[in-house]
Amino acid sequence: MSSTERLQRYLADERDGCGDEEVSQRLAELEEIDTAAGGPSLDADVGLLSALANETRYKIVRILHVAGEELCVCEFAPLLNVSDSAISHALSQLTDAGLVTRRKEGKWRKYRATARANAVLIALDGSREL
Amino acid sequence: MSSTERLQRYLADERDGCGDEEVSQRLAELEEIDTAAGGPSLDADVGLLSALANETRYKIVRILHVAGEELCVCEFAPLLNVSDSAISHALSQLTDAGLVTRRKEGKWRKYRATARANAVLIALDGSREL
DNA sequence: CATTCAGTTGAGCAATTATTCAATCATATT
DNA sequence: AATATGATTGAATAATTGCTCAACTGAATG
Repeated sequence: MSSTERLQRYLADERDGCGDEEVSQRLAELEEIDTAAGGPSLDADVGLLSALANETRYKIVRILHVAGEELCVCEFAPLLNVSDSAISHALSQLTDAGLVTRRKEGKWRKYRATARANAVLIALDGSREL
Repeated sequence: MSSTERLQRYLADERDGCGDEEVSQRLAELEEIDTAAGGPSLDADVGLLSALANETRYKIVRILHVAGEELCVCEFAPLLNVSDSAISHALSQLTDAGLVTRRKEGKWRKYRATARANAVLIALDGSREL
């Protein structure tokens, strides 16, 4: 079945006309919507969301957001019951996604939430009881 | 190794005092941050983010956001190259996560983005070039 | 310069996820 | 009632993910 036959029946149902013309017009509208929806930032956005979609990583970002300052890796460890290695993997993925930044200070590494991370968390908080 | 020994060395490095007292005070601060970070909405938030962290589902929500109106399942199909079944699974997960709402109209089902979905997408857009 | 410590990296494995196929439900039509 | 259509559901499977362990890097310190 062509992908548009069902759409054709739908439009015939909803609207009065059922001509091919109206179908292809609606299809063009949908393509336009799709193009506007799927820009080049789609992959990066899904990457960012994937980075946040895990309890360990989400907690790290939340902790940094609440702390409002940079924290040392050694300060996360007591709060997350996973291995140091898991924490390091999590921090790398968050860094790649643009959610945290890293800074060296002697033998310690300090991480901070980015403006983007804060913006997303604030949106989540603000929309919770909409 | 106790989880706090490294923290103790860190604090001794950063600050002047290195007493047990200062360590346990910082630990208490961190626990407080952790509590503030990890409220009951943590699971729901991770669920919401997981629902968005997939190209098919993200595109559906984006399309609904851009469209600004409810769309029929049959209108997604031409834009997403996955099976109808996959689209239906995606829509169910998005509904469970509170990102879209469903409405029956005859034999057609129409979906709409929720206010929360729109808020998150707007935050992503607005924070892109921070 | 050998050792220690903080953190990272990669391999491996268990658990989860994304998709499809087939069957089913629900609504409309004949 | 029987059939057709839109959509959903569940099972099966391939792909991805999250974690740990062990080995490693880089920086400080004896």
